[in-house]
Amino acid sequence: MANEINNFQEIISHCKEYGYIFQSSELYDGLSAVYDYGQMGAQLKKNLRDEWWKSMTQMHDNIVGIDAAIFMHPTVWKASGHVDNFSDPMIDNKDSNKRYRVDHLIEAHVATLEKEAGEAMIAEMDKLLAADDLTGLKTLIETNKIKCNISKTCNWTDVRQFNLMFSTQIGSVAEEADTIYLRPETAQGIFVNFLNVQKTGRMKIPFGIAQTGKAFRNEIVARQFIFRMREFEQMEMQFFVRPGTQMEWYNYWKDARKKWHESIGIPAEKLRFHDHVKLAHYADAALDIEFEFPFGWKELEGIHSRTDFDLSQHAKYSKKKIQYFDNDLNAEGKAYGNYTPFVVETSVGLDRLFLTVISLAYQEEKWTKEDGTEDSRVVLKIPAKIAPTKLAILPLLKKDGLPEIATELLNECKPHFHCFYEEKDAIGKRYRRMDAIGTPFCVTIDHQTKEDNTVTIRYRDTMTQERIPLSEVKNIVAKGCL
RNA sequence: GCGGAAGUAGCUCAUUUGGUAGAGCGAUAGCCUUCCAAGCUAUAGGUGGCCGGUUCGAGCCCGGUCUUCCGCUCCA
Repeated sequence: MANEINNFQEIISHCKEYGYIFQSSELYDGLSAVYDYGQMGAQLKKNLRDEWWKSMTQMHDNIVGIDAAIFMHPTVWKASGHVDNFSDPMIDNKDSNKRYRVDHLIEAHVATLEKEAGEAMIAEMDKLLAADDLTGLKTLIETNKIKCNISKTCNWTDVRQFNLMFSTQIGSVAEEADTIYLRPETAQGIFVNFLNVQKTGRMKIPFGIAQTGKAFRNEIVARQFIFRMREFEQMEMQFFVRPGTQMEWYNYWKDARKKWHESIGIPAEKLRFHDHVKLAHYADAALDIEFEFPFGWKELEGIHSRTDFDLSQHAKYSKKKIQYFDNDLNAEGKAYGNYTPFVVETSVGLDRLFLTVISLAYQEEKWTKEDGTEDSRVVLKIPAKIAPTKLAILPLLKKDGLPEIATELLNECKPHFHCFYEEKDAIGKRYRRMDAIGTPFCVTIDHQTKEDNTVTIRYRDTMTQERIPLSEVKNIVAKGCL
């Protein structure tokens, strides 16, 4: 385990050293739990996003993609339950340093009381919670001598409100402005556009709406590199189904999503399902697809059966009918008619997927050369199809007309995939540099190329090389990246 | 948020009771080189995380702060 943590440190260092990930605002000492993607990282992230987008929209006739704004009407977050559930008064015990949600603390105490006294206290608490009376809540805790379970003392801090949503104002004059939130999840942008997409796209149930985009959560503690950030990117697909068929689709997406992760090179044994025991207020079934990160098994993607909760809530708050008319016939030969569709959600953290790919790819290799000396390299074995740079074109020498041939090849290839050109330094050093950034293919132009139009292609993962026709380079690399 | 540890060049580290910072690797430019970090030459990079205090003098001592890591805590 200690080894794995060290390895995680090395992955983080490597990400910085080779332009994958930088800490945000590093010039100013950084901003906690916020990271920037560098020149390599941005490309890898884009490739992952593109793969997902393609698998969802292009590969499914009944899934379309949208791009909703980060800002949304404030009522959206009341309807979704985020205003109520994403904001909890918390209190810390100064002796044990244990933090409690105020309502949980009081409810636990109430469980020890007589029924009548308990109900009175709950009523009092609800009143204070509704009024956002934090001082009153503290008084309630202190006058009833509610103790911490660990320290058995009543030495409490003030009650503080932790709102997990970031807020800002629309409009330039603060007093006149409405408080709006930066979305804590992208899903709501899909739900509020359900009717727009269904009608304009003439979508028939079952169908899905996919979206990628930033979401924001003001985590109390955000750590573990890019695993938990305050600003992060989600890739979500909400699949709308006929009520009663949700479990069927839930199981379908559960398998489909796991297979997708395997298709981008994540080994099956590094993935597992974790069923939620305690379900969120909107769900009738939920599970995580977990990956074995360097710091343990953690959620990579969530599959949730969200029932009709979201659409119903938005219908209620907007006072608009959000329904679907289903002309298909049921067992009795009648149309299913009007109903509020049920939703099965798949939601991947793109940053977590990035971390998954990088932690699998990072490898340190050591071996003994033929002359008996030790050699080593650090290599990112990123699957070719998502690697940021696909091909490095390397003239063996920067003279004798070799750069000219190489440049010609570069011009032929670069409309088709991302290439890197380098004529500096010894060939071995250039190979090592390409290993470090994860370029799967290197092609070297040498003097023999001038005689018979062949080049050496060198494979990153095996370090083996072979002679291929110059004219075949583009096709071979393109095929290798499928 | 609490407790512990750390922060010196892009990276890994030196500077061992306080006397205005060095190396290796890397980078850049050139020379030389026919396939896995070769060699030679030159160059660039640090107001020692930041702010303040003690001192004739602080990378080193003290306080604060920011960031990171570890353990708790939190994660609808």
